[in-house]
Amino acid sequence: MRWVCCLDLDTFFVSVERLLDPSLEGQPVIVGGRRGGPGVVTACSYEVRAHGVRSGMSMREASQLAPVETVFLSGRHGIYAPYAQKVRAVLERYTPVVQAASIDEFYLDFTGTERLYRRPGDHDGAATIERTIRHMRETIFDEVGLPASAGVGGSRIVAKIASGRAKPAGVHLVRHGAEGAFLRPLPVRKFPGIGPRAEAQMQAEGLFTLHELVAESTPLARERFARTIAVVEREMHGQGSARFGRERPAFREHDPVGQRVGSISNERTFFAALDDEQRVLDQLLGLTERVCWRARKRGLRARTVSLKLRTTDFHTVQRSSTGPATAEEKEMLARVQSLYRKVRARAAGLPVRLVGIALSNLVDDGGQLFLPFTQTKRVAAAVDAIRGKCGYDAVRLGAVAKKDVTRAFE
DNA sequence: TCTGGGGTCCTAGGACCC
DNA sequence: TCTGGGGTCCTAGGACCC
Repeated sequence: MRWVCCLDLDTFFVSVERLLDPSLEGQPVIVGGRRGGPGVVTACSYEVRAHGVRSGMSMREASQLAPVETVFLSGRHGIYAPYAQKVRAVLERYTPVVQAASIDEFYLDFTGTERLYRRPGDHDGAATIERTIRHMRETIFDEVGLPASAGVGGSRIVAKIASGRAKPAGVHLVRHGAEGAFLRPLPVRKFPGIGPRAEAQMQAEGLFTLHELVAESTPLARERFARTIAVVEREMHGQGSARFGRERPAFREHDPVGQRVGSISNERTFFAALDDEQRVLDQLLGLTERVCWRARKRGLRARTVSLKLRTTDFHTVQRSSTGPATAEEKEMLARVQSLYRKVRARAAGLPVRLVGIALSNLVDDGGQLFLPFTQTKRVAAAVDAIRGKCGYDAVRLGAVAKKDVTRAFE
């Protein structure tokens, strides 16, 4: 019998903040920024959810819904990951097959473990598995102090959906053979892979539940959503995938040198859109510097660099170029500047709302020593060394501070 | 729904090679 | 010189997830 568990840490960032400041316990808390400020809600406690606040909601809207006593926190980078790692260590005591899907979400394979503890009468092992997972959830709370919910089923997707049903601080198990009954009444949006776009299209066809999607689609709609319908039907018949593929590298416990990550990107949205070309170029320099540094830190170089630009009308243009692998700002910036000319030719005139730089097609540095032959490289090596010790913001390149892109690397 | 920031994955067309 | 098909890489855009 296949048994997959999806374990989700409840309101993760809020829960960690509460561990660090117990006076927040029981208080309405929003992590994401100050009241009325820019940005969106990253995480929020159940006390504010009761008032309609949701993660992803703009801070402005959340500020209106949240009660006056709500505590707003900006969120502190880097303090959360160690707690996720402690949780992982607990999970690995229960089963060797643990995969992080994000900072606060794990998949575990319990297949076969029920045989170790099964008692008479528990034919499919479900009761044993459920007892084990309840125990695991309590251990996480006792040892790390974080509340978690767990969904259990025969496939990853069923386990994932069940974990939503288990919240807060519960366990929900879907027995083998019960998948159809579990899934049919759910709104289509609950199914992973059906986002706001697909949901709207389905609703326009009068399809609101998963049952309606698979059983009441017109031939045209069936064709349109064919892929999704096929996946949903497989899950309903208990034929969903329980395969544990490659773990997403970004969430691996260790990020060893040379480990291939899919891409490295940084972007910035301006709340007052930029209409000054020079200021856009300044931002591109800053972002290029940042992604190159992140790549070097991981011992990676990129063959592809992409530039994304969004104007105030929300039109987004993206251009990319592929060439020899590099992680050096000077080489990268030359490519970024030529991409910028291409983008500008497409989206001219309107003020700029967002710019971003992404590196992809990443290749291992081959353990090459970075030999600082030239003056430029010696400066770069020194900058990297300081950042390695003190963090990225400890150093800024002179030209960024002076707003002079063309002289950045002289 | 008036929209951050970091990612992944999919599709589709074109270039190029064999 | 023309024709074909398959494989692979690159590019652009979009949907989705946390």
